[in-house]
Amino acid sequence: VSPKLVNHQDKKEKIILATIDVLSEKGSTGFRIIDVANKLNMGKSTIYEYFVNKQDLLEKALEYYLLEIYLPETNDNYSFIEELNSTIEQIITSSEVDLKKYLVLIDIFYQGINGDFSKMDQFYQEYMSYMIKKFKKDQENGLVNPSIDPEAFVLWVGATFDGITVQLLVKKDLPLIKKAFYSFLKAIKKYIE
Amino acid sequence: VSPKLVNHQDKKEKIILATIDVLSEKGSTGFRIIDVANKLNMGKSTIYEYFVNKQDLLEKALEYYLLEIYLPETNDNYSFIEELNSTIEQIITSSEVDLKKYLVLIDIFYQGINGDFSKMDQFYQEYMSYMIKKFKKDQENGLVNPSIDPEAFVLWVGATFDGITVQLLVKKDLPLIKKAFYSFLKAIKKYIE
Amino acid sequence: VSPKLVNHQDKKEKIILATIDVLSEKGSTGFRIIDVANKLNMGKSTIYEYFVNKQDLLEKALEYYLLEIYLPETNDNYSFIEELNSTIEQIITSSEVDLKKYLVLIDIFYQGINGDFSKMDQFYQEYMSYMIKKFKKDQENGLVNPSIDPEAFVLWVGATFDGITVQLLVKKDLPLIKKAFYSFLKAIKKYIE
Amino acid sequence: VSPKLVNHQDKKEKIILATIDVLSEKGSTGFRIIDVANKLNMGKSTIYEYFVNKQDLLEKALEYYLLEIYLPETNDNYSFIEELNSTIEQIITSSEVDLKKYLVLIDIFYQGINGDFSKMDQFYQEYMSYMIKKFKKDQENGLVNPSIDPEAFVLWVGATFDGITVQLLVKKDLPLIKKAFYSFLKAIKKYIE
DNA sequence: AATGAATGAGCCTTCATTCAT
DNA sequence: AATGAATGAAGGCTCATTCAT
Repeated sequence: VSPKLVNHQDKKEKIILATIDVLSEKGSTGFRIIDVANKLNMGKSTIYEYFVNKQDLLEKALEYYLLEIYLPETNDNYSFIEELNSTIEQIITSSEVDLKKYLVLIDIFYQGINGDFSKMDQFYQEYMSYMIKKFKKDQENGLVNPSIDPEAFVLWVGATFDGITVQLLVKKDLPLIKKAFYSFLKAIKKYIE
Repeated sequence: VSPKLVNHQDKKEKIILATIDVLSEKGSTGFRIIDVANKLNMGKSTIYEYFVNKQDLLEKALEYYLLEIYLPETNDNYSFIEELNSTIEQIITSSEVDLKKYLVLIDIFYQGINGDFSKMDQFYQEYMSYMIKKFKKDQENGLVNPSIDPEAFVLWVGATFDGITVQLLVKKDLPLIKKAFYSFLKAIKKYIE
Repeated sequence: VSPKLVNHQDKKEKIILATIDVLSEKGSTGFRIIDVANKLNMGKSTIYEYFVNKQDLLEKALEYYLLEIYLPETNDNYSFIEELNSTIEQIITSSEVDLKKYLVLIDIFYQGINGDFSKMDQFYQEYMSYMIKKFKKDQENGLVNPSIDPEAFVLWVGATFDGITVQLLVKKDLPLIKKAFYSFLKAIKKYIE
Repeated sequence: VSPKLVNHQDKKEKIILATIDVLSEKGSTGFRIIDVANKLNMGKSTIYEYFVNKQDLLEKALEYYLLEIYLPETNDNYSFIEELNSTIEQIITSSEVDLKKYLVLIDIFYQGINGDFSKMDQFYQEYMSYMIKKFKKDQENGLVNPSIDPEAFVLWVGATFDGITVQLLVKKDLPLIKKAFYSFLKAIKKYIE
């Protein structure tokens, strides 16, 4: 790999990070190429050296976001409930700045549902599979109630996560969100034991 | 003596319904006044006789949607868990066409979070209050566990609803969604008893 | 003349007066048919019963303005200088409301020069002829210096009137305008004696 | 390394000159961005690279016009009457093409009076101050009658200039306008001696 | 005669994208 | 590789005008 290529990759990443910034500020509706360029003090035509068009830039940025920023590192040693706990802790302790970053999630859903970000489904699927597998292992290990349907259970638990995260973005009432998360956890624990 | 008279309110409603149609097809990003006009076989300037501008039309349409289409009729005789049941039943038995309508919800969230539909918060708040009050009454009547914090509980339950509905729109796997809803209901029941 | 026709004429006049009102408020650039209709609490299509189109309405209104409101009654008994005096007196003693009316003059010039009000030239010509004839009579009567070229003199005197009137509309410094008029009159008197 | 470089100021000036051209042909009412673009064989969006909007372009053009084209260079060595002479000479010897340019003056007045060109007042004021100062100096030097009120006098003399210029635009009778100017000059000279 | 209702024509403005340097 | 400069395409909105009642 030549140093030029590394630079190229670096620049691409910088543009993507600026794109995520703009998305979290203006959303994908208000998103403009020029805003990204301005944020990086570069001409907007330069962006076209790295991405074929706006759609391409958005897709790459959302993909990057999911991989690098949003998706928690998976940990095979954790049980299902431990992983939930860890994720919740991570969300709850987010700083103001990090919270703003979650706004991009809305755009991911929005673009995904409208068919403009086809990878969303794939990512979501992968994460679900991971959690389902984990839950099944817990069932095998006798940690959780074996009569629970893993697919159905993981789906609504994931949905609750999405829903509460959105609430976190709408209201900024962090204490209430915390209590909601704990109430949710308690219900889960009671259900799966 | 009297010129052509049209029921102003009726026409407004027709335009709003067409707007909701367009929103469910293209989302608010791709929304164009001309699409609404075409759908109604009218000139686009006619729209401006009934709404001051695009923003106004969108707001009025989303508001109408929430009031008339989405919000289930509240029923004071229902207990909290009965109301949940009823709402779920309503969602699950939706036809394909009705499902498409739920896509507008995404736009409502999207616009709401981005501050372009300020009424969303108000609607959400009202609905939450209604459910919280109901839950408290159930607590007083000894139907549900009195140690549960109503605000926190209702928040995450509502979030789960939002999340599952989104999943319904993304995957079209209705049987799975049904199972998820039932799994969710079971967990709730176990938690609140 | 049937009573109907009289009513028709009355209404036409009402529309014209409203038009002049709107012109004095918004100028001809900002002039809209709807403003006239609103001022009279009538539908805008009604105006098309009395005038073939916007251009027609404007022309008729400007013509009316010149004939009824702006042009001072001519008085054959007055000498040239007496007529000047009288006109100045009339302008200077105008109330605030009357002053606003003079703003229409700007539109008359504007439309006239741009060829959209062809009658302006004719009116101007007539007034000039009247003043030139008067000046010549004064010369014959030995009241004023016979070596002065009447056409040239009347042209610039008229121009001065126009110019000062415009100044009156721009600055609202009536005392200064008064002094200017008197200074102008003194110069005229000295010149023609 | 360096992309196409255009002198930004030069281009801006070219656009302004084309704007003045269009204004002298159509007036500000009929003024359209596309006319300017066509005259320069450029796309209309290019204009927006140099001016924020139509209003901005108009303002800048009128300002440029006053500064570069209309306002005569002031000359401190000239007496008041010499300056008048010089200005008149300049107007009278204007070619057909130059005359057309004066049509923009009408728009300046029109826009100024309607409050759409606020700089007009400032320009007018400055020019008046300059002439008043000059006149006062002449009074101190014993060249002109010291009993004349400079403010009042300069106001009506300026107004006469404006008025005659307008006449020059309406009638194209240059010989008559010349005679009018000379008649005016004679009157001034007699008055101030 | 009066006017609600509808609309086509037209202009302003934005923005993604291309191109020449 | 980087980017000033240019622009086509598209959509929002206004307003004069027409038409049916």
